[in-house]
Amino acid sequence: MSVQERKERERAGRERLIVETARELAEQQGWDAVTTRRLAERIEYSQPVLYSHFRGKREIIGAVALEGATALARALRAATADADGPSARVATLAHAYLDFAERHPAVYDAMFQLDGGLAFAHEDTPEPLKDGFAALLETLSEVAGEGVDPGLFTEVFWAALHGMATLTRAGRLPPTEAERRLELLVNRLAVV
Amino acid sequence: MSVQERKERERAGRERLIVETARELAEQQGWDAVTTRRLAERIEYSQPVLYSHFRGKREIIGAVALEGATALARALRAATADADGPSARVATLAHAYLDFAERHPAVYDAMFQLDGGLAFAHEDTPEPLKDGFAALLETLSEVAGEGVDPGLFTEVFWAALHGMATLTRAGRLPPTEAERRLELLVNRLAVV
DNA sequence: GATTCGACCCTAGCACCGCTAGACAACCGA
DNA sequence: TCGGTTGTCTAGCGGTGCTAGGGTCGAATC
Repeated sequence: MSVQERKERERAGRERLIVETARELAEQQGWDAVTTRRLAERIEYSQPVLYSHFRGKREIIGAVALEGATALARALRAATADADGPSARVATLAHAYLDFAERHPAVYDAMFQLDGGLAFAHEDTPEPLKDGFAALLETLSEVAGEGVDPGLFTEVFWAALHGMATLTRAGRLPPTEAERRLELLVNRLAVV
Repeated sequence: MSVQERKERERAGRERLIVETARELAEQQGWDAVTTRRLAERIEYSQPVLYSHFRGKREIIGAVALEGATALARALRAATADADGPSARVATLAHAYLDFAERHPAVYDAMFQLDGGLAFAHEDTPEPLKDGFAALLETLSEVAGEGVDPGLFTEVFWAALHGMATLTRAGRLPPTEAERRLELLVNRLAVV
């Protein structure tokens, strides 16, 4: 059985290589540059190899998105860990979220802008996505306020962050006032 | 000069036809279905004709976006016109915005999701886009609150609406609770 | 009214895209 | 050593956005 195990190991390694390479290429040159031909060339295999791991380009994007969701959740928890008090935690959380979107635009796009064929808000939502939402929920449920469903509050807060992230990056909002916008959002939405 | 004028009229008419057809096609079958070939076939001209009006597909999307911005501004103003009091106006505005995004997803995408090659938040921002923002500003500046820049407040409110619109349509937020989310957002953000 | 000329549009084709069929080679188990 | 499976590659399909170049038709001129 050792032979088969080795093959599976190699396969898994190559799959990670594909996803990692796709992410790198997207971060360097944008998702438009991530074509199956270029991706295949970078991993030093032919195109059809990609299709033995993923159904198509969409699934590759989805894999990057899942990886990104895990990273986002980790970043959010790391940021809020050493903040004292609910108020500071929320502000830090919001900062960390927008930071992530700004620093990893390609990954953020894979998660929320592009079609990665992922299910959301269903029972069959992949675990990393649920965990990303959970990371938001942990901090935000502290400041949802009386009689307000923490889940609902998190959704609203998240939507606002997402809107700011995307509109800013698309050049729809001037980046200069990002700090003040964030402050206003947190002050108004969070009940401390 | 009459000949030349007639030609210009015909040209302008054909340009409107292109934009209108692109929008219809996008609304019917999504933007993926809007290819230069299909578009050319629908307007009963050959592909290169498109390029005598627009630099490329991106500019056609941009034209749909501009048309959409005008329509959105009109919709927002019409909705808020017969609402009594700042509070009701804000709620109505928010409803109208999300309604527009839901009823005209293709146009909304052209404006805010796709690359239409349009400038935003600059001096050279096209007039319809500025007017769309102005339509939001008119109602929202009433509820910005003391010492808060109305423009900044509008940006934050808009971002939240945009986030809710896109996340809902992308299946990231369950549409069932949209009403309650909107209520929460308005109650928290607007100062009455 | 004939002729010249220029504006306009179409055919054909470029390079690239995502994806796949089928040939071929390499490796495993007997 | 050999048969068969497994895996990879070459080649190509239909599609994309976009463009070069030829041909046609109508307008302006003689």
